[in-house]
Amino acid sequence: MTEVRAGDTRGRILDAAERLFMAHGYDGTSMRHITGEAGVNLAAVNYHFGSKEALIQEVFRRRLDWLNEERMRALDKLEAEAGGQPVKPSLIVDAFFGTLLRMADDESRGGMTFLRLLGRTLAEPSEFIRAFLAHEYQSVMDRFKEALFRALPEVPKAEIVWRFHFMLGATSYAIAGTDALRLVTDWQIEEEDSIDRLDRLVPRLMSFLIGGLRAPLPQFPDRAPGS
Amino acid sequence: MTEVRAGDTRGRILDAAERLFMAHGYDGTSMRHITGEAGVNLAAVNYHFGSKEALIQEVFRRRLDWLNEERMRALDKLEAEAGGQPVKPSLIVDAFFGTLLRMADDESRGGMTFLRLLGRTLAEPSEFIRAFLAHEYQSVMDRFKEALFRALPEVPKAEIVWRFHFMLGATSYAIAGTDALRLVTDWQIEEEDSIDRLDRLVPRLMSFLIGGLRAPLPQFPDRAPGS
DNA sequence: CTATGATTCAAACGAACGTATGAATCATAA
DNA sequence: TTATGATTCATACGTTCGTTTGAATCATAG
Repeated sequence: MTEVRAGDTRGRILDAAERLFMAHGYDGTSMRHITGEAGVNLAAVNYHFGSKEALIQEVFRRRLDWLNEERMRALDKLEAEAGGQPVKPSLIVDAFFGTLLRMADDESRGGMTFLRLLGRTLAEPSEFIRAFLAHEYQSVMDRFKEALFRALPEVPKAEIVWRFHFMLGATSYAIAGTDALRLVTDWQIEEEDSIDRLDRLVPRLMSFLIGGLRAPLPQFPDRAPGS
Repeated sequence: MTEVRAGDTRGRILDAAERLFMAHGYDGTSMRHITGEAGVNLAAVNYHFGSKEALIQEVFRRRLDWLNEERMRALDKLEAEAGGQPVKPSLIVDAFFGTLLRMADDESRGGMTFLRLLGRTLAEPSEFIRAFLAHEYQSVMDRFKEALFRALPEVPKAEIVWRFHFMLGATSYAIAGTDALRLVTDWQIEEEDSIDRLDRLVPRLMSFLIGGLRAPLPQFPDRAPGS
């Protein structure tokens, strides 16, 4: 029987790192785990990437560069079709979150593993990772924010930014893991509704997001209500 | 000038651990960080709590025992007032998420620090922490799930469970940090809308959650659509 | 073939980790 | 005051961490 075929060391490391960072987090994953799982020498990570920090940045870049270009293309298309008119909010949400969620079906782009990694990382404490993501993909966020401002001219911008934030959170949790869902359910839910049914998760999440985005505006109580 | 007053070592450790786990995560926080910040001896954690794992469990238990009892009390009160009739969904959501969010104002119960710790932990990878939370507070989740089932008899239970999950995610993100919000905004938002204005965050999030919970049910596409 | 640069390898580095130990110190009660 | 149990202390243990090193191996071009 053939040993673990060598092939491309770089790619093997990225695949193993993606899977292990997803399962155990950045701090919880050691270089020895990664190189062991990848079947390569311990020194290979530092040789090919320089450091552990540079490695996880490359793990993200490999997937996010494509994702965010795809998001931009989707929004370009929507705005071209609208021909100057504002784009429907639900279509903007789909261009952003739908494009992300549809990566789950594409194993060649990381599939569910990468989605769960991303979901967890956005809430993870490691400072430099979030800083990296925030800096690297700022322009995409700005594009979509502006599109939502135009699509919902009657809604205060601050409200839209907050709701964008809430949508990110709901999406991250939805993809971050089955484990968190166990907190809510005993899995009495019939099997056909399991987490694996991504074709059902996407419409479910989309309905929720649009419902939240279009909810009636909140009533703020007075700061110091009369006695 | 007086040295760091001794007082209650146990409490000092719990306070420091809560703050540091929030800022740097479980794996990213060392015993030496904690004891240093608390101004106690390194061995004090193992003496008072036994281990690092037991410490973080106590950090959570100290806050969550009260929170979940409070949630139960709120739901008890709502169901008593309804007198057999189903309780309004928005009131159930407030009993669960509102009770949580209002902890932010109560420094004696951990305030914003604990909320951010909780939000991050629910998405964090460390297996045993999530397992601990899921086991410890299962009964509360079940109570609220059942209440929502009764409040929304026309909505399939699977849909309600998913939307509960989405609401948890949106809430966690909302409280998990200002940093994640930076991903969305440049803080062009006027200062009075800053993250610190919790009195505004709560109604904002509540509107979003109710909007998502009550959104139209999703339409599932056929599994293999005709060509 | 040989030469050269890229890659892989085993081994080791110092630092930081969680935990354990036994003596010193404290508070309290007889 | 002395005795006793609780707590704090400095220190060290054994592991694991990310990274580095220099030799061995590989692929390719002359």
